Amino acid sequence: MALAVSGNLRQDLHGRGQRLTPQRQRVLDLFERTGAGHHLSAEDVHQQLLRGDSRVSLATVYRTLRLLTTMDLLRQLELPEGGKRFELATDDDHDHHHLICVACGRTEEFESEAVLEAGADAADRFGFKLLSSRLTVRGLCPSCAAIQGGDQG
Amino acid sequence: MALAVSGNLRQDLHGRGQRLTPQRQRVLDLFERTGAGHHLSAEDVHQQLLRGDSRVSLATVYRTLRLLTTMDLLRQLELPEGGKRFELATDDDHDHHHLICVACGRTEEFESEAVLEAGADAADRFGFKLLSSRLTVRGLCPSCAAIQGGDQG
DNA sequence: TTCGATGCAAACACTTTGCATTGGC
DNA sequence: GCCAATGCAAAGTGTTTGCATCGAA
Repeated sequence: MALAVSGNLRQDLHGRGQRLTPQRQRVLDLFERTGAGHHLSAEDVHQQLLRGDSRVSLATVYRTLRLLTTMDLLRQLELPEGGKRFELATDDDHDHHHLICVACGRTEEFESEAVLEAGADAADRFGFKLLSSRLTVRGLCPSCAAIQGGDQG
Repeated sequence: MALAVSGNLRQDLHGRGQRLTPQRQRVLDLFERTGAGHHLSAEDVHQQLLRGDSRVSLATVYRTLRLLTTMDLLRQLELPEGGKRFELATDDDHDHHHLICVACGRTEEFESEAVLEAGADAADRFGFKLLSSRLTVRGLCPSCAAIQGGDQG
């Protein structure tokens, strides 16, 4: 399965002439533990690791995040609220989108064939080679809609 | 038409107890002149205005960008490459998506009923009140695909 | 042992803010 | 004239980088 990524990590790194360090292992571990659907910022990762036994500097977190993204083990999200966030890149990840509550920040995920097709269609129309499609839907979650829905725009 | 926004600007501002200043007018003007499909960063706006006769400080550009976004005259985009960017918020803007070349940064726009429906559907599924849907498609434009397509991953 | 990785702190890019002055209404 | 808006520069965020030390292979 896709989640056995860390098993390949050593080899993947070797292939690029790089080393498997405990820090890298721990960062990837964290993403695997929290699951594919989670969006962690560099700071999140740093904090979470500090709670465990591991001590990884923020700079290394940033470096590792970038490395793992380059290796396609992580994927960088573009959610406006806050800084850059990363998530585990699984194979079925292409058709995985976000629904964000603009009021409380709650984020849900969903999949959609239609979106995948629309993205492919658009890429085709402009002669682009498709890499990924991401739909970001902004709205109000049930609780926040109940509070703000009536009046305040 | 939707582009006659600046005509309402004075009243919109009045409604919020705020003033129509030449700076605000100029920033909005710039977006109207460049057209609805353009994505300008704060720095872009600042530079463009300097080329004209107007001198607006960067701080004011930021403040104005935020104000106009709050007033729904502008909309903030979430394109990862670079800082925040803004574009004119037109009425038909909800179904307006982006195709980005990850190699050269070229950006195309397109519309899609299917995406709009998928977004509405997802919002519905989770009980969210839909505000907007944005599809971001990443890929390689024809030129870049020609260069990188064959080998280099 | 070797050369890449880490940690720290300084450097950076982007954005926000305090305060005196300017100017819309 | 009043109070919001501006401009400047300083202060904040979030992210990257130089360099000496450490450690995986």
